[in-house]
Amino acid sequence: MARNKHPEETVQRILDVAFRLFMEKGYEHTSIQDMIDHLDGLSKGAIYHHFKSKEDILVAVTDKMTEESNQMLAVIRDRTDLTGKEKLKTIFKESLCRSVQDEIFTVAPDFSNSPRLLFSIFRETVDEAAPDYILPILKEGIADGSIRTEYPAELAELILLAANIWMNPMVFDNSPEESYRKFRVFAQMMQGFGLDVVDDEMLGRLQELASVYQKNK
Amino acid sequence: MARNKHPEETVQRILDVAFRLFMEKGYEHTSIQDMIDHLDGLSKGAIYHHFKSKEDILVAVTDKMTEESNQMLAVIRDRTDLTGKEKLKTIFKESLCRSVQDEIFTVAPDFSNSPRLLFSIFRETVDEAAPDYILPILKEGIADGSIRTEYPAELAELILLAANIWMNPMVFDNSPEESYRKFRVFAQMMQGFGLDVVDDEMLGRLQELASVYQKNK
DNA sequence: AAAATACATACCGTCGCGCGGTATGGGATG
DNA sequence: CATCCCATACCGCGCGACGGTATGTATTTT
Repeated sequence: MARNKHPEETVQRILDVAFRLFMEKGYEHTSIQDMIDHLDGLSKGAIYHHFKSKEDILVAVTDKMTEESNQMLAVIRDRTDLTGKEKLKTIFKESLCRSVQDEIFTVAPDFSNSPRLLFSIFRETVDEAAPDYILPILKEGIADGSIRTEYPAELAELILLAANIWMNPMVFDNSPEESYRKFRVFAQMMQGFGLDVVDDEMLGRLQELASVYQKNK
Repeated sequence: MARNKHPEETVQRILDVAFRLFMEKGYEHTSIQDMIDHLDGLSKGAIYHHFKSKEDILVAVTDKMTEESNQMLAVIRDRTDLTGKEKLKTIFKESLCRSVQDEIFTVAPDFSNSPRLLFSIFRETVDEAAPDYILPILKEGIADGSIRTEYPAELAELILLAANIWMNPMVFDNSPEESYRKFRVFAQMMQGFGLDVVDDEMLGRLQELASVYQKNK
């Protein structure tokens, strides 16, 4: 294939194919050759020109997966018209809305095939999302009196792990009923921390989300 | 090497070596050849005679890792002199005691190198331990009135994931202080579910455990 | 024109794993 | 007790695929 004047398009194509294959077959069961076969004449050398390793591709893929969500978190975090607790509530409401129409649900992903991919999300949640987005909000909530906790950093981790991993229908392929029950337990947990951030409208949306996902399977 | 009269000893030797290597270098960075090199003349064919794949060895290793712990859970589950809530409390107390002297802490394990190993523990927790041990206890607690929850299956999952994964110092290499704070948050979560199963004695033990682990690093 | 970049091609070492073969045990038979 | 027989513990070579690299070449940029 001839040299491309816009190499970032090539990078994008590689990432798109990698994302799809990782989702369909799992990271460990996707070979570089698999990607090449889906990249219409692109060669192994090309891939290794843009990425230094297969793992490097995984990192790029997960970054892309979370970047959109992280942007939303950043926007809410930086608003000045809400208390800490209200920000938390807004986040969970937004997450539910977005998930319904998320592209992620169109590829029938299966994390249970891909320990590496799950692990990558796992670490992103713990190392980036929790300290960068949830922790500042908890701290703000402590300052403005809307949240009370002694250990905000650990609480941020626990909340986000429960939300991003445990309640993630891609990780556990839950039935709609199961998702609903998990969300109720999650809501109860939050309430136990003095964070009543879940209302009936959100429960309704959840049921909608669960059934959409079920249809795509 | 001559034929062994007791092949289960050979299997045991393979599992011991595999366990050590998985812990030290991670599953994906341990090759069959690595195992052979540590098995004093045993051959590749021998390994594949006893195990049908490398992954099969991983499963056997994790089974062995959790078998001891699961036995303890079964004993407590089947006692008749305790209410459901008391059983839960006993479990957490026992876990802390055992961890201190656990062999696992003598090999400087690093789960962060081994997504496959972590994933294996993860699924064991969700698919086996939670429904087989914690769920019956929660149900019993509901029956005897010591526990109140609408969704015991989901609660069992959440509790055990928090305990086995999030608070596991092998997964997150926490400082003693971090472990302590996580445990406090965990205790608060449990209390939010009406499960006050943590007392001061356990907090003391936790600090002991954390410092032991730190020393071995 | 020179340098940098975007690819292609050919190749390397290692991996998981299967397979044909060998040696050794123990139960059945006499 | 001796012999036979076969299940099985084990050996070790080799296959195909894998992740990754070295080098060459064409095209763009400076």
